[in-house]
Amino acid sequence: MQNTSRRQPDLTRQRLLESAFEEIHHSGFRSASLDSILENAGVTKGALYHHFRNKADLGYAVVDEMVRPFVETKWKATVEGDNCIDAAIATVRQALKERSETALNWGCPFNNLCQEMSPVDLGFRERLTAILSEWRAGIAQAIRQGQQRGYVRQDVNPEAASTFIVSSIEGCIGMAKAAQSREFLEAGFAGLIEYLEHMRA
Amino acid sequence: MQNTSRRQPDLTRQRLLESAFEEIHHSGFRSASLDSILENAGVTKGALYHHFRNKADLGYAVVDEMVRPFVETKWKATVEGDNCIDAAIATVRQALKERSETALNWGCPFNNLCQEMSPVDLGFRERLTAILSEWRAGIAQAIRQGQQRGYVRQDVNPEAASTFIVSSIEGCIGMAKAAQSREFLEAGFAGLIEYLEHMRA
DNA sequence: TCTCATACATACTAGTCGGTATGTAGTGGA
DNA sequence: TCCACTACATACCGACTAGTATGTATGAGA
Repeated sequence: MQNTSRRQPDLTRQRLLESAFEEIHHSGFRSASLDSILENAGVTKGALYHHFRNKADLGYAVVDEMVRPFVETKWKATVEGDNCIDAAIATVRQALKERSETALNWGCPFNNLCQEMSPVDLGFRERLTAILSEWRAGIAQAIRQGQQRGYVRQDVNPEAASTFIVSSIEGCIGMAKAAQSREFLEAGFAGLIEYLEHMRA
Repeated sequence: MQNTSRRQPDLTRQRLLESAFEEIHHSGFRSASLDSILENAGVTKGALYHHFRNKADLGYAVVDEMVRPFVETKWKATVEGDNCIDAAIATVRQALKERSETALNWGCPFNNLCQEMSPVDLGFRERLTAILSEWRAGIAQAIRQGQQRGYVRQDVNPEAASTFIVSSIEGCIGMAKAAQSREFLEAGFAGLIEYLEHMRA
């Protein structure tokens, strides 16, 4: 409303979330420095602890408000198409083109947090597994629909296939990050596309 | 030789490596506490800095002397069998049975380090990508041999397939860790076996 | 215009981190 | 038996960490 105002709590909170998202993406949650987050957000510690109870609370908010939408936008469009296999293959090809050097280097923010925090913090685990479950269920549903419509093989197990697809996507991105190599990502995704083609009726 | 001796530098070093491996497996490298490693190893800081220059040097030694053999023993036996597809499937099934709760919870030590350290530390990256390359090359070679012997389809691209297999193995283990769920691992590995079966001539 | 909760900024604290300086006991060779 | 080097143990250090205590300026409502 009034952007002449010097006090914009919503904007301050958003800046904190974005700065935290980036810092966590680059350094992981535990190695993320609050001082560094504050510096990049251009606010001070007082602002941080006004909006969030502690570091974990900030991390949870990042998962809820940044990571979750990030993941959902990736797969929701794919699943809602006419032919989910066509859409999935197109998405994989698109991801390969779009994926910038920085994204290739720093990996998937969702998977990074899964690997680091799921085993050691219940709050993260609950939030991350919820995102994961929705993702898996969305793909499984799309596969079932494809089987009803006849373009997906009937002997494909939707639960196993969706789990494998999600796992291998994250696996490919993660290993490409490890190797810091676009060729690795291309090779992995080529294998994934092979698998997706193999699902056709 | 003389185990009555109170000074056993090789044993001390080995204890440090084992304790560090476990601590890193559980907490990641950056969150691994040297004090905690020392306590579990039953030695003091003087011993640590006598055997290793710094924390990174200890981490590198863990990769070279603990993680590398760990990874190699997993795939070398598989690749050397008569029929690599049969062997791979058997290995996956075996891994599913053997994988203890702790291993399921803490994930793959190799992948954990890849995800955490490859993007941020050259020393780790070089060592980890070397292990990854060997793994990939080993599987690719086995696939080529399978094609020569006629039990692997000719239209399979060994590079793409080996990359995808490695990536999806780590992806499945990683996502199962995230979900802290054996069912997840079973579903993912079922998808992987499907893919492996699909490679048969 | 006054009030008061909100929205910060600043300064500080206790604890942990990796790393070092120093001392000393064990031990193989001369 | 003595020396010199190895293999530690102990005590300590500065840097950095998340978190807190306190002060204050803003701005909406009465």
